Amino acid sequence: MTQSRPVYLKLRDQIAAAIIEGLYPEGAMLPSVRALAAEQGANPLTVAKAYQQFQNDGLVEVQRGVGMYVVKGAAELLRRRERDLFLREEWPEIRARMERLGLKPADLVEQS
Amino acid sequence: MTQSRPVYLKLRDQIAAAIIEGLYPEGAMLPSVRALAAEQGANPLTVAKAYQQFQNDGLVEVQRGVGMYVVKGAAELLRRRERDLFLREEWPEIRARMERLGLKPADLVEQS
DNA sequence: ATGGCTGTATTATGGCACTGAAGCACCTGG
DNA sequence: CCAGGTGCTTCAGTGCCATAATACAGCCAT
Repeated sequence: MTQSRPVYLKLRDQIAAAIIEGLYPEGAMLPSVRALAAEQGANPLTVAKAYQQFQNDGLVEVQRGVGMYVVKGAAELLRRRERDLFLREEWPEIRARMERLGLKPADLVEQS
Repeated sequence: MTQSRPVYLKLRDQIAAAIIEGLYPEGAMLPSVRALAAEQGANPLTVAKAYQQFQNDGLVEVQRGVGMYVVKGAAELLRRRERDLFLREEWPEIRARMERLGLKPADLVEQS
């Protein structure tokens, strides 16, 4: 009934947002899989799955037995990548939907 | 890897969009479960599941043995409902995300 | 009445995503 | 060395989604 996005995707977005916002600066160590799992009430594996994608994209460096570190330039890279994805994949659909609903982007600019 | 939203949800959105846009005017008969299933390459049951929600919301009238018809005022009702949902649930998140990515709504208003 | 179209219910099955628990492999500090 | 922290692998369980095959129930034109 409720949308219920997968947990690992929520975490992924959340982590990405944190990196972009500089909450995890370049060179900083990310929270350990277990620590973040405990904090979020999730399974360590689920957190690992969320981290996985950042490794694949080369945005974090893994030091086995030590931790995962934010690569230099990760924030800017991530921002650029997300921005492109947003403009290319999501915005057109959102735009079409708003039009269908009779909402103009200009009307929403002034919202709180 | 790919998002792969459930088929029945895709159908639901697609039908809702069609109703709002007047492709299925008030009083018109919706495509039969089997017909839409064949057209979309889906299972009749899956289509039925998509239709189900519209029945529950009283947006379509079922005439068993005949077909399903769009109720009067369904389009406006649907538009209003979707609009509220959009403004309350989705827009704030989209807005936050755009801000995080360094995108201003005003910049996108002029897009094609 | 009958055939053909509607929606609906039932049951079973396969697939896949998500989550969980336990254990392995690795590094660091004492 | 070893105890504690890392990430990572494996096995298994659960639930949702989609499909399939049948059968049932209602309406209508022929």
